[in-house]
Amino acid sequence: MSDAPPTLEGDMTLILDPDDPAGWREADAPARTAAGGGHESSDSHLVAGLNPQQKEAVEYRGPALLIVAGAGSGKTRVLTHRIAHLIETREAWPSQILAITFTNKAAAEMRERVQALLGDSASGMWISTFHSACVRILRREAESLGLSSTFTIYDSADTRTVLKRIIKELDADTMGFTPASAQAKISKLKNELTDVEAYARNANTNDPQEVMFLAIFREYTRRLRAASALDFDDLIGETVYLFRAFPKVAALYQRRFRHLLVDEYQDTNHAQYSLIRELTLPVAREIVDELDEHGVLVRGLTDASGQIPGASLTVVGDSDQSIYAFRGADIRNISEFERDFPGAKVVLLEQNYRSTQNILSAANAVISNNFDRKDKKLWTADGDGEQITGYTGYTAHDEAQFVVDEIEALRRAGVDYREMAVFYRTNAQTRALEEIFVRSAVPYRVVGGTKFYERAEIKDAMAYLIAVANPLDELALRRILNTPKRGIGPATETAIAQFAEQNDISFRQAMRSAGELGLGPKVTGAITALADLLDEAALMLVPSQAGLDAGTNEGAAKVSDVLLALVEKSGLLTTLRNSRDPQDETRAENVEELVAQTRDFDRENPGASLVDFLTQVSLVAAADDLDDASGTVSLMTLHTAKGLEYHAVFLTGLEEGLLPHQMSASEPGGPAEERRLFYVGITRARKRLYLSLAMSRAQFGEVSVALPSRYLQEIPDGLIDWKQSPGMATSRGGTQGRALNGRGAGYGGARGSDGGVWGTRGRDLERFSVTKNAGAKTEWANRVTGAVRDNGDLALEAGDRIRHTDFGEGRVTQVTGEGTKKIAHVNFDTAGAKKLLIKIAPIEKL
DNA sequence: GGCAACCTGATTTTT
DNA sequence: TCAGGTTGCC
Repeated sequence: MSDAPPTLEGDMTLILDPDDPAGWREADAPARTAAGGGHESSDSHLVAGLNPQQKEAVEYRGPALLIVAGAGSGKTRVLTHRIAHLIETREAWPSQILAITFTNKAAAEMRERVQALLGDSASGMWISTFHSACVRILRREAESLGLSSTFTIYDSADTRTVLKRIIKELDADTMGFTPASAQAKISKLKNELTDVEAYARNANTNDPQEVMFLAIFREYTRRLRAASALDFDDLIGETVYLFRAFPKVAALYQRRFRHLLVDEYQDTNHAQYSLIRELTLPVAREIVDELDEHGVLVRGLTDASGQIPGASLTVVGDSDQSIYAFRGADIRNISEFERDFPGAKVVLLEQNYRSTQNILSAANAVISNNFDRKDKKLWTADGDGEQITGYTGYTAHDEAQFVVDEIEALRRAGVDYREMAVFYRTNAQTRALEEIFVRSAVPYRVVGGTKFYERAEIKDAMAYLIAVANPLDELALRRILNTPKRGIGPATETAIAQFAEQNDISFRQAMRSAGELGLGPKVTGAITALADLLDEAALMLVPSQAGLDAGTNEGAAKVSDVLLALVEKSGLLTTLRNSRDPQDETRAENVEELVAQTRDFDRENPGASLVDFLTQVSLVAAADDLDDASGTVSLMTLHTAKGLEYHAVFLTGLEEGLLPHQMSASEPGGPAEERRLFYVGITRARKRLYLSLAMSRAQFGEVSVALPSRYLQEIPDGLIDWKQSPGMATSRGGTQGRALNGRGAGYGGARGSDGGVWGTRGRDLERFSVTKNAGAKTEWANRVTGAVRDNGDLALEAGDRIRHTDFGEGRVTQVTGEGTKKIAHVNFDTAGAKKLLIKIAPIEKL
């Protein structure tokens, strides 16, 4: 890390930066700070239609504002209107606004909405996530930190790989260290802004565990630095460090951003909190003078004492929706806001514009069980709406079938698929759901989960790009060294790494010296060829002379050109195409899809660099790839669901051990956080809410019995209409239930009494009496997997009678679709109308 | 160095 | 259940 303070010359780029708007330079126009601005348009369209609290939140002016926004209370509306209001009243230039959101999708939406309110004058605002904003700052100021401005961003998988190697080399696994445990601990420390040196100062050197951890932490830090790489947590931490170590750099941003707005404030961690504090600090008079001398614009921003006052801060949040404590989020950031920022104004938004009163009453009832919270009750003027629907399945598949049946019923009633979502606690729960969705031919989409960019072949292709953008990145180089196979094995890899270490050169440079390693000619040739390929690709990115003169990227190859050249010349694509492994066909298609994505990127971001592309990819969030336009049902975790809303919401897997998750039981505050998670899920629903669980669930190949989630009992009886309550599900079967569960303790017994919703309320057990008996149990699991089944070209047409293993007999009314996607519309005698994917449905023609 | 067969151990949520 | 690691053979 460089100790030299940054020069103001370098800082000038901040002003001349092409993506800084014209408005930025006009900052020396007459002051339009809070004191000066007139509110000539206070009853403008920007506050019309807002309730009194929302209006107050839009119009309040002062150093600090906390908007406590209950779920569905219109906080995005308030935030966007507040930003628009600041700009329209000429109290701020767009460039003086920094708005932080949780996901890129939320940022994009906020930008769009502000733009819709203001038109063109909205450009130049920074609306982004914490991570994106920090990357932007860090790339600009990389030099101060001794980093390359093309630094790589390591995701958790990358971090894990590095730690795995370190742990192996240090033999730390014998002491019980795993990559995951070390990663969690390092992340936690970084979120607290504790770097290696700070940790070393307080470490107990008598504790061998701690000594070993310190060694791991130190080596990890060293390697990232050598590779010019930062992990997710560094992005925030290093920015805070940058501001603290280089006050003049900090001053540039403090001066620039006059209004900071932070969404989802309850989920900020200590590092993010510190970043906000740094950005809202006043700029001291001495620095103001110095900035002024260097031509950095300060006029109009100083107060009577010659200081530039701290930026005004607006935070929006809801402590009841704090669900990221496991990631270091500190609820105190919001609960102690008023103490942190004395004189802060607090506005409470309780009126809900999203859900029916029944849904809100359930949410209120559940969350009121968390003690130690400010009482807050959501209400709506829109009426009770329908009852909540409850269902207890015998297995996860039963539960999934219920979900799909209800989805189909909603669809028939005119609700679009895209207006429905299914939530669950853990990603593993998608399996059973997906099987039933596929079988029933209901279009769905899993949001998040195993992401495109996490696929091995995509990471391989990306590693080529990274190796070109950041030649110091050893991790990327080692990943592609023998991918595709070039005969460079682990022994050779280690030899190169050691050579680099001994000669204090980078891995990439060591590759250039392959001839000195005493390797065979074939291996040496392969290494040199790879190095050549990477060099060539790097050359493609250098702008032509004309471009250089104009200070543009003109003449430089596009990202897609470079990627295509890399995957073709390296043999990555051809190897996949020629492979006899059938899965490689899909992998080749994925790589081609990546090339297509870079083409889109090039088209949508003319002039953007390779590093821009890599940054964008590194920072995509699960929710970002939500495509509103697709007509599919969305499946996602409860965490991903935060901030979204749907006409109909299905909360599945409401069982002890799953929600609350067993892992949370031992954590302080765990069960309360799980309750908030449930609360978040409930409040996503506008009109219809479905709560479901399964009596037994397969885990690790074993079937285990489940108890209903404790949170279900916190919802008042009258609000839920149980199609099949937990009590009903057990009472069905003395012997049967027991056999089903495999293990003794029945559920009704564990529950105690038979009363209330847990008791029997007969209805709708038909379906189960047909198919559910102890003997059929094992068969059921196999049948449902469907993977082995292939009806191929079973010819069906309207009028045919068929038998389905679950639904019994029925008559085909219509056949739609082509080839493998052929769908039979069937009217079952007892189970009603269903749509089935012919190829895999468990059906036979009669 | 590559590959197939076996074994084991893990499973929360994510920018 | 399954992905990832290890072992042993070519």
